[in-house]
Amino acid sequence: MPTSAPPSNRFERRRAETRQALVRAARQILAETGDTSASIQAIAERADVGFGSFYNHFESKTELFDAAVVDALEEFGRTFDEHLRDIDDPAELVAAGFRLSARMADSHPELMQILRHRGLGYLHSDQGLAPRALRDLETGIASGRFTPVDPTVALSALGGSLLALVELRFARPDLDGDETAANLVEMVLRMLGMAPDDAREVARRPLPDLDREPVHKP
Amino acid sequence: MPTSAPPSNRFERRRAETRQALVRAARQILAETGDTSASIQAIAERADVGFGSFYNHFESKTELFDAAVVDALEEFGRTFDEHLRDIDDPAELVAAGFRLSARMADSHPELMQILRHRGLGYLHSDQGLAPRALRDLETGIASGRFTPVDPTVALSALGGSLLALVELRFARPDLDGDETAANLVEMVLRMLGMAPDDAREVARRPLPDLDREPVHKP
DNA sequence: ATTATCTATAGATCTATAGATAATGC
DNA sequence: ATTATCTATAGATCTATAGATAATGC
Repeated sequence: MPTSAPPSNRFERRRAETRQALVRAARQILAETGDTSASIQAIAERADVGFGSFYNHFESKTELFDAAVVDALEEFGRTFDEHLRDIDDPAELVAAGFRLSARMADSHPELMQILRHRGLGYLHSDQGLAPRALRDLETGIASGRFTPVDPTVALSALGGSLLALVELRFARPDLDGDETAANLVEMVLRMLGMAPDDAREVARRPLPDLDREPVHKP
Repeated sequence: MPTSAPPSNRFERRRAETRQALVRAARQILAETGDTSASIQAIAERADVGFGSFYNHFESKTELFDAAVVDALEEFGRTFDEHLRDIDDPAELVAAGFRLSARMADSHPELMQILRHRGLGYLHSDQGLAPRALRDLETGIASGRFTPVDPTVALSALGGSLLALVELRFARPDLDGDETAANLVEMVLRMLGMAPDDAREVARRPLPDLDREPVHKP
């Protein structure tokens, strides 16, 4: 089931393509410079779209860049769903999420740069990872895997730590990414109340093969 | 001992004032909008400084805004030094730092908004809190108060959590700030390897009176 | 016939600089 | 005499729109 109804006719498809081209250009710019000062003209050129077309889809640059961040967050969430579908243990879900994010800094740099620059404002958004993380937190608390904590505060701590990990991956590409991620995960799991030995073990469990294309459910 | 030599004559003082007026204006803008698209003209006007003067001090807007962030980080660091001077226990230092930051969201909103918008890129900077936090981490590890952790990773986790706390303070002013901060501190101290009971106790110790003007050393 | 895209452009805004003015040092 | 500030402005750039063109629906 696709997120929204697919365009019914060629007209709408064409329109959607133009819009998507603008969003893609905005994503690139966000990832490269992190700021939004590029002119609408430059954005349209990069999207290979007529200048005036911009106004058929967005009223302002702010609106476009917001759409670009949401687009990136949705892709991020989808990637998680695809790769972590088979994991049940909430602790392992948190662990795999952090470790996957560290790897995505290499495999999906544009996406992760956007997260790096804009993620903080979306920590409690209902797009992206926040709802998934909240769900895993609550499952883990209910099952006794995690200590009872205020879910809002815990979500902040998890999100902030994740962003800091992404930042670190980009600022210090010389560090071993997997090792760094595992170390951070160990700390994060202790933060959620797990015993040190437990945290250490879960942080280093074999990961599902993240390179392989995900298998779609029948 | 002042950070840098005070301006020797009226000329230099006047020059420094103009520069500082520009930095102050940039700080306000950063805090209000978080972006840097304001025109140089608008910045100069807000600083109540002739338009052309801008170019006597900065070559570009980027340079000005960078200086503004550094200025804010230095003020943040100074506030910490003043208020937390009497604390020795590294765990209590971390705790007080987080709790102080949460309060500063109310008492120093401009400063903390800048941190919120720009802090992530300075988590490992040698300005601001990073060097102080690193020192406390290493003291704590050496004394056995904290579990041995990779200081770089731990600094990321601490910094990211702190930023998330600041973000939460602004995004959810309805929450009890002190309570939220204490909850987060408890989690953070567990993350550093402290026993849950210990973490809980330290997170709720009485704070030094943060409202009082700090006493300067004789 | 309808609708999105594209091109061209008017008007506004912005940057960077030149030259005049004011303040201070020596 | 020196140096920073301020005012004025040229030239570049940007935004938003109007009108022409092209593609599709019915």
